Amino acid sequence: MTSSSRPRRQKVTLKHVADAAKVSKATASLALNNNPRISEPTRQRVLEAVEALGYVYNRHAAGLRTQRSYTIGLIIKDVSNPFNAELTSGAESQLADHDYSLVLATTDDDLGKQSRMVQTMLERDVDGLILSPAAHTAIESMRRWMQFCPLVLLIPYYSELAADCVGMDDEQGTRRAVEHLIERGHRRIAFVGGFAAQATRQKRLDSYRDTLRRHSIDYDPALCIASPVTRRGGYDAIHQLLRMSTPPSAAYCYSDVNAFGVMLGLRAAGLEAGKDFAVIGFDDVPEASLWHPSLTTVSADPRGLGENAAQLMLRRIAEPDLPVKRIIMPSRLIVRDSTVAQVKAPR
Amino acid sequence: MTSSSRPRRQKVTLKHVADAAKVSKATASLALNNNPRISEPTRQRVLEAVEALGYVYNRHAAGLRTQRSYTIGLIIKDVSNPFNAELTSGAESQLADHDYSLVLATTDDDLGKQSRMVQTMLERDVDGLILSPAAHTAIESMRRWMQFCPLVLLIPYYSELAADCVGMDDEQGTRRAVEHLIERGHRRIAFVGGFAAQATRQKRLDSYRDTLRRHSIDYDPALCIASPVTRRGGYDAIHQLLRMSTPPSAAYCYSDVNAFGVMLGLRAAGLEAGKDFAVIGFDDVPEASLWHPSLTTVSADPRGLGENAAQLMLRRIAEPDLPVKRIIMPSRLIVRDSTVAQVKAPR
DNA sequence: AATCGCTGTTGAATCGATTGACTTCGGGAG
DNA sequence: CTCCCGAAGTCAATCGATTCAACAGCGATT
Repeated sequence: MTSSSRPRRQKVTLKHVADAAKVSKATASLALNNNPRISEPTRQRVLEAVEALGYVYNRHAAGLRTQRSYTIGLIIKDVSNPFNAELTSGAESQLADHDYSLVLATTDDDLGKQSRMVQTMLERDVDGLILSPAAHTAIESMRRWMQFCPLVLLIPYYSELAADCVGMDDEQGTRRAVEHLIERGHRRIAFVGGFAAQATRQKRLDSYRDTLRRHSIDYDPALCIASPVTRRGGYDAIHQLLRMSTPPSAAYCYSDVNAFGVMLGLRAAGLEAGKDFAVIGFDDVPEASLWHPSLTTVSADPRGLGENAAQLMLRRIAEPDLPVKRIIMPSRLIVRDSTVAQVKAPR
Repeated sequence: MTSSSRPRRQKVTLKHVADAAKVSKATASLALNNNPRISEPTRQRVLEAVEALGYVYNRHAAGLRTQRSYTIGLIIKDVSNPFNAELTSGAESQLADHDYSLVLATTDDDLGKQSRMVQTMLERDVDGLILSPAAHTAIESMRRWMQFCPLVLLIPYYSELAADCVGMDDEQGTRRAVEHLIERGHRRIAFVGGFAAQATRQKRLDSYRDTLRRHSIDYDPALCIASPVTRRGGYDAIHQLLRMSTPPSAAYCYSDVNAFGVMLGLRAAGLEAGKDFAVIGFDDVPEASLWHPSLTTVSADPRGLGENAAQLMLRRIAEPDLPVKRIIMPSRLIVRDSTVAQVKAPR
C-alpha cells in the first residue's frame, strides 16, 4: 500500500481568497484582521471564501513583514526530569493562552549545545527566549543574545545582567530546612548533592552555613558532599558520610532525587530514614510523598516558575522599556516522615 | 533602573553581508549554502563578513521561498506526566540531531483545544505533526490535517488512516502480565482503569479476555472497572472490587498510576500488596521501582516511542511516497515485589 | 578572427503576507 | 454647480531569503 499521506493539496494563499471573494489582496488581509475600514458585508464574503477554500493563514509570511513570530523559545537542560517537565507545562499553557507557541530545546547542560540551540532560536526569530543557563554560561554570551530578543532567566543569581528572571527563594527554603533539623536536635548536618559551579547550589550552601552559624554550630566542610543530581549521587554521598569517625545524623539534600539516593543508601547500610537518620530534599517532586518514609522537602512549585517566566516574557514584549523585574518565589517546608524522629543521642 | 534588555541592534540581513563582501545577494546566499559554483576565496570573504557583522540567518524568510520550515509540531495531552515528558525528550533530541526544532502544544485531552493547536501548527507551517490524539478524535479530522503535512500518530490503532504510527505492543504486554498472574495461581483477576473510549484500553481489554479464555478462565465483566487514569481512580476501583462477594485476588491495571491507587486502597483496607493481593501496572514510570512494595509492571519505554516517532517523521519527509509504517514496540514484563506471593487459597 | 565551453557571478522574480498612500464614489454644505 | 469629506477599497512597496536564467571573462579550438 502506498501512502496517501503525502500532502497533495497545493497551497491556498490570500490571493486565492481575495479572488474568490472578488476583492483585492489588501482588502482580504484587512478583513481577516478585523480592520474597521472594511465593511461588514465584505468581511463576510472574505470569511466565506476562507471557509470554502480551506485557507490556512501563513504566520511566517506575516511575520516577515511585521517582525513578530509569536513564538517563544524555551531552553532547558532536560525535559525528562519531572521538575522541568512541570515548568515546561506551566510555560506552555501560559503562552498558549496568549496565542504564542513554545519552541523547546534542551542542552544537556552543555555549553556547546546551548549556544547552538540559542543560535537556531535566533534564526527562527523567536520573540523571546526563556533560558535556564547551562553551568558556566558567560554573562557576556547572554548579553549578546539579549541584543536580539528579550531574555528571561530561570535562575535569579545573575544580578549583573539586566534581564528579567524568576527563581525560588533558596535562601529562605534552606534556612527553614536547616532550622527544622536543628529543632529536632541535630547538630551534625550534612549538605549533599550538586556541584560548586551551580549558582543555585552556592546560594543554598551559603544559607546553610549562615543558618548553622546563627545557631552556633561549627561549619564542617567534610560534611558537604558534591555529587551529580541523581539517585546514585545521593547514594554514594551517604555511603561516604557514614564512614566518617563522627558521622552526621541528618542530611539536607540539593534535590529530592539526591534525597532518594540517600534513603536507599541508608537502607543498604541497615539504617532507617526518619528513625535513625533525618533526610530533607528540595523540589517536592510527586514521588516525595510516595516514598517510604515520605520525604520532608522544600516545595518549589515548578509549574508556577514556568508560568511566571512566561508572564514576565509577555510583559516584556508588551512593554520593552519596563524596569527589570526579578521574581523570587517563596518556598515552603513540607514536613513529612523522613525527619520525624528526634536525634538519637542529643549532646 | 531601566532595562537595557530591549533589543536595539537593527537587523543585519543578507544584503548587508553581500555589500560588505562586495558581492551580490545571490552570491552571498549561494556561498552560505556551500554551493560549489562559488569560488573558495569568495566564500571566505562572505563568511568573514558574516562574522564581522554578526549576521543571523532568517529561517522564516528562507522557508517562505523553499517551503520548508525545519519545524515539527508535537501535540500531546499533557507534558507534566512523566511518560509524556520522556516521550517529548526522546523526540526533541532526535529532531535536534537533524536540525529540526520542536514546537510543543498540549491539549488537555480536549477536542476543541486540540483543533486550535493543530490549526496554529499549520499556520506555523510545520513540516510534520506528531500527534497523540485526544479521545474521540475523528478520523476525518486527521485525514484533513494530513492534506497539509505528514502526520505521525502516537497510537497504533487507527488502521483506517494511512498514517505512520508508533505504539506499544499492548497485546503482548497484556498477555505476559495476565499469564504471570495465572502462573502465580490467580483465577479471579481484575482489570482496572481507563475508559472505554480509549483505543489502547480496548486493545488491552481484548487481550486480557483472550488470555483468560486460553487458560479456560471465565471472563467476568464485573471485574473490569473503568476509571480515570489517576491514583484516585485506582483507589476507588479496588474499594469497589473488595466489596464483591467473591473478590479478585489480583489486579491488572491500565497504568502504573492506577496501580499505585490500588495499592493505597489495599493498605487502607488492611491488605498488603504483594502478600495478600497481586498488582500489576503498565508504563514502568520511575516511581514503580520505588514503591513499597515495588511494582510489577509492563515496561513501555516512552523515550523510545518519542525517538521512533521523530524518526518516522524524518523518514517520511525525506521520502514522502514510502508505504505507511507502523511500529509496534515490544513490551517487557518487569517482575517486582507486588506480585511476589502465590495466591492464598488456590482452588 | 570567430566560436565554443567553462567558471563564477549577478539580476530579477518569487514565496505570502502587511500597510501607508492613494483612488473612487456618493452625499451634503456652500 | 462646485467643492469637500468620509467611507470603503486598492496599489504597490516591503519584509529577507532562494533560485533560474542570463551573462561576463577567458583560454582553447578550428
